[in-house]
Amino acid sequence: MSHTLGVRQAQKLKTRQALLDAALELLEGQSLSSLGLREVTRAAGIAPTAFYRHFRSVEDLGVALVEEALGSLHPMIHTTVSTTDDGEERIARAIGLIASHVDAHPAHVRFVARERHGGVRPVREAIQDQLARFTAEVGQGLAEDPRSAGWSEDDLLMLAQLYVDQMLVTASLFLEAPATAPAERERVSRLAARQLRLIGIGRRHWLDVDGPSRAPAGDTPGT
Amino acid sequence: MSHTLGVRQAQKLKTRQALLDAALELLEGQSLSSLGLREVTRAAGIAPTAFYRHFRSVEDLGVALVEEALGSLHPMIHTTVSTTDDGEERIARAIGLIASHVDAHPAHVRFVARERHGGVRPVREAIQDQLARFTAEVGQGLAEDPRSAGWSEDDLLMLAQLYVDQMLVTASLFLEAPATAPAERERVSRLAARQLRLIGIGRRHWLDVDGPSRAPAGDTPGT
DNA sequence: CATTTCGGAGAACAGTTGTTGACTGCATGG
DNA sequence: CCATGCAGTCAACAACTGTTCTCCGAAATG
Repeated sequence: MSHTLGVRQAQKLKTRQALLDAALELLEGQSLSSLGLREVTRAAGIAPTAFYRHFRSVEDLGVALVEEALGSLHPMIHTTVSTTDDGEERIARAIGLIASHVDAHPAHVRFVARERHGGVRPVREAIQDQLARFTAEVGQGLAEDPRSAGWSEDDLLMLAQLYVDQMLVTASLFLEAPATAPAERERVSRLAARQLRLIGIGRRHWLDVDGPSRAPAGDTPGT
Repeated sequence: MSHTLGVRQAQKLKTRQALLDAALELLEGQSLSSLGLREVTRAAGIAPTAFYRHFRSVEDLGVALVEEALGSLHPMIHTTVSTTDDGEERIARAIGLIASHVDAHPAHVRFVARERHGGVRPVREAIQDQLARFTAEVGQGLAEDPRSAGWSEDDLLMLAQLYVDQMLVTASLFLEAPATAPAERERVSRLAARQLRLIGIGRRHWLDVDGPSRAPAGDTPGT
């Protein structure tokens, strides 16, 4: 398959990428809903009208950006969650992975964090879709872990969601820590590590029936 | 103090509030960075130029909105965190409080969620400031709890941050659940309750030295 | 080699934007 | 009661927006 992609289609992909790159750079200082079509084409070095050869609208470009930012992240998720490390080493590895990903693709991370609750519906939904996929994948990874014996599927998903949200919070913190301040980076790393550690402890004792307080699982007492 | 606020200043506050309200409504479908000055004045029913009598710019208005959305929330935080309930009841109460607040002020919640990572720097920073205050207050509340004996101040703050982030995640989930679907609301409530429960369990066992795994607190082993 | 396809450029369109200066009318304080 | 202060209006500005239609040149197809 794939006959080396003729000159014509190659050029098209190239300018399409130029549009995506230009948009991503412009989005570091504003939200997608204020990004103008002309603004993007100007930064990409093409005529405004040529934009329509690649995207129907800026919204459309935004959806494409979501795919670019999150689509390639799934394998990473899978390999991270399915390693059989001890808890403490897995935490360090996960945080290191987040940190290096933020370093490698800061604009992508910023875009996702910003538009996750942003003003453009289709983009918001595309992000939620990807995050839901992440949650499902993490949940599946957790299910394969022997430490999850006795867990209901619902509980696994709620833990997965906790992990995914925590991942985004941590990524966002790394983003705010300027590259010039490694001390700040360290502070964030240690904070995230302790939060993951606490969640891990909660996970380990989830099925306990502990001492003086009431039952940890099962139905709620009141209502 | 306060001599009933003369007719003139009362009118000024009234149109200022009209501007804030109009902006907040317009912001349900877009981000602040794309909100136009004329757009706001049009919706508020005043001339564009009158805007400058109240705010220097739309950014300025955004900062004012942050104060309106989060400023009045501090007492609620304090009373919630400092009740001496048992864990399970406290969880139910906290989630109920979040749900009813989202119901009462959906536009404010949406605004905060959207602009927390949004494209307008001063607004972003105003929100982060308020959230940092929340974290500090929750941390202080936790410190007064007898269950926090033996905790370092740093660890208390990391737990507080976990709670605050979790609060925002939950509020955002309630926001997405349409008012017409009470079943969805219930699902979110139960999800949030279990997540808080898990965090609570982690909190209870934070200082344990549990079984086969390595020390839960103290310095990190490697590096 | 002839024809078709198609990414891109250019000009033009009706609207909209933020900001200015000079103005009006009315509540305020002496 | 009169003079000042000030919220709000109005007209005008240059600049910018998204979208349309027409055209060009070169790659692709046969």
